[in-house]
Amino acid sequence: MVLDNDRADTKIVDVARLAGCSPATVSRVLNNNPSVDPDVRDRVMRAATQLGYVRNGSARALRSTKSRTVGVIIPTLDHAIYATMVHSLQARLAEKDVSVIINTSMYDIDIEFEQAKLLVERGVESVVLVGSIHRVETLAMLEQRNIAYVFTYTSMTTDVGAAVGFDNIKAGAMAARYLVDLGHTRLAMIAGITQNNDRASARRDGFLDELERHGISRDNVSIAESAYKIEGGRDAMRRLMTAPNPPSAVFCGSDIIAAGAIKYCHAEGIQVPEDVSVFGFDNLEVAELTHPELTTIEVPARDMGTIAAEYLLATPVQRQHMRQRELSLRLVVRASTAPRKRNA
Amino acid sequence: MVLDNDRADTKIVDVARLAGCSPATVSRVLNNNPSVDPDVRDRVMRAATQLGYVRNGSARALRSTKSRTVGVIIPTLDHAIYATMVHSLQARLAEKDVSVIINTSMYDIDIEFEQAKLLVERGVESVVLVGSIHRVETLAMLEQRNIAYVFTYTSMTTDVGAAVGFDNIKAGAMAARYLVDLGHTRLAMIAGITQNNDRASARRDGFLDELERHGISRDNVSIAESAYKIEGGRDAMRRLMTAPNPPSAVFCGSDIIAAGAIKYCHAEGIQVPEDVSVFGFDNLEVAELTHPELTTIEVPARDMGTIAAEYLLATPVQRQHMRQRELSLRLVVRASTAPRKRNA
DNA sequence: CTGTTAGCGCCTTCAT
DNA sequence: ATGAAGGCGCTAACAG
Repeated sequence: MVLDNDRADTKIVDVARLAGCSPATVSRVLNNNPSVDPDVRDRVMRAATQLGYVRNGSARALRSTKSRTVGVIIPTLDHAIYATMVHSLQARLAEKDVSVIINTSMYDIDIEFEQAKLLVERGVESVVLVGSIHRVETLAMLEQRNIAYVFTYTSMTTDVGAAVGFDNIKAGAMAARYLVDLGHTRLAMIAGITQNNDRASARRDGFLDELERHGISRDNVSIAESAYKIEGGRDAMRRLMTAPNPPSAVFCGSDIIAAGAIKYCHAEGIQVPEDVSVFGFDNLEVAELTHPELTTIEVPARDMGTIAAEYLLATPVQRQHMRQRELSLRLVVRASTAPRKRNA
Repeated sequence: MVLDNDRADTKIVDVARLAGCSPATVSRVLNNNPSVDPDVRDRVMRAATQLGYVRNGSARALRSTKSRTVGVIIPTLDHAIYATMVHSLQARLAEKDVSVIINTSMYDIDIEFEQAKLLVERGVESVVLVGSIHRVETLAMLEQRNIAYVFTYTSMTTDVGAAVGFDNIKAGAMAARYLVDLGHTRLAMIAGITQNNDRASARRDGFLDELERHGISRDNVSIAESAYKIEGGRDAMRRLMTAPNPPSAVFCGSDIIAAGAIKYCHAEGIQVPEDVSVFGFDNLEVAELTHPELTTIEVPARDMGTIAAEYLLATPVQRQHMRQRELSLRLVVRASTAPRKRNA
């Protein structure tokens, strides 16, 4: 059977023929090379449209070593904090006709390495990564091939990479300070999963360090870990609250976890914030849906995506001035935290 | 400055040289062509690893017309229902080394068309779309280039495409029936934005049609529209509840909207479900965070992604049997709906 | 300003 | 089972 492919495989020569010029000229027009006579340019454009010509990206990439494609490897798309970042990243890059290949690593740096290899094979010009913990092979491979990379959700980077994010240690400290200022002395944290997650562990460390600065030994601070799910937060909160000396304030590694923690309290008749203050992280949409609404720290997910995009869009020289971008964190005070009660 | 690019631009000839065979043989090994002597295959593999060889996807795609890349165009990644679908789609495809290029259209089919063009340029082998309303040019272009496409979140497709999803009309009807069975007669809906959104409008139509079947004229059913945001749901609910004859039950086009609606009720001292029943849609994580928890319909986002992936991974012949996949919808009854009160 | 020429790295007949 | 040769569609010199 013969398919009607006439217009489907139009190539540059076809356009050239119709426009009455050489393929090279067509190429120039298509690439906005200014040194083309306006009339010719016009004829070429017309011919291209008429034939429904679409450039062959593979051939272009092969010849020019420019793929106009970037790769992103995030832990998961199932968490709004990452989905939002990718959303704004993609939106900005699309304006410049740069495509985004997305990969999820499930917080596993070995999987991340595999995906990075695939991205290299696809010829991406740069890669967006989350956090600053990666297999050395991953970064070595990218550096070797001269593929730019940017870390996000962190402000730490390498000699050759860049970072767009915030300081997770400060974030943890910010939460600690706020809770301490409220008079709390019996504190705990539900930290997310800290293994292979430098953001989660930095938040924990920042929290603990700041507490120590206020005279609260880390030995007296219970740390629970939990998946970034409501269920996980609920279970972790149960562990914390049924232990011998339950906390009067809990810092959660994510609003989702905090939402679960609050749910547990509801079920058990524990009053938030009267009996226990719950502090979240991320300032997701859910932070306004819990009862009471969550006090939290806003993570600039959208900005990170946009700014990372700007970095990737910049020329190598411009990038020099954009290699570290620490975004500020905003404390969002709502109703899930309150001063420590007398003898609480 | 000379960079250490020695190992970075290894190509097939280099591997061939080291393995002591021809480039053609290396290519065969790399493509799992069985007709290669095991010893040679072994030498080639070793050489490739040693040199850190990575295939050049562009050259491969150019020569073989197979890019092992698919495109996805969703309205937004900022809504969990789409992010989750993409997540599972990507996860399944990654297992087969197929890359996913993601694009967001902001519910605009003109933007969608632009992005589809870019995807064609990138050489994607297939495209995943949301809903069944698209510009004719979009589908024509894909068909002409023999690029397979799949609609998701709908069960309607075209002659040449495929669909993995559910029947939005049935979904609306399901909600209507449930509410009517509860005795409600004064109903309303917050429909999301229905323009260019066949899923939202089908849900609305299914809802209204089913109500008429139960003797409730659509003229008596208020329909508000709202963005898929808490804020939007709240505002729409205000409009509905402050109108002359407020409803005793409201079907919302999304759990997010429903969450906003409930928030409005809280603020106004309206009891849910005593004063008004609120019915959501999607069964997102937030459905368990509202007070009361949401009665809703579960949308199989994860399954859609996985099944769409299977379709794309299938051969053209296998696909014949997979062209329409209607997934069932699950009614999730929680506490935000209740029987109509006497004289309510 | 425009055309000609020569590959980019790979896969794929076609031989052997 | 393997090698040699040609070309996928395009852009980048280099001429003119």
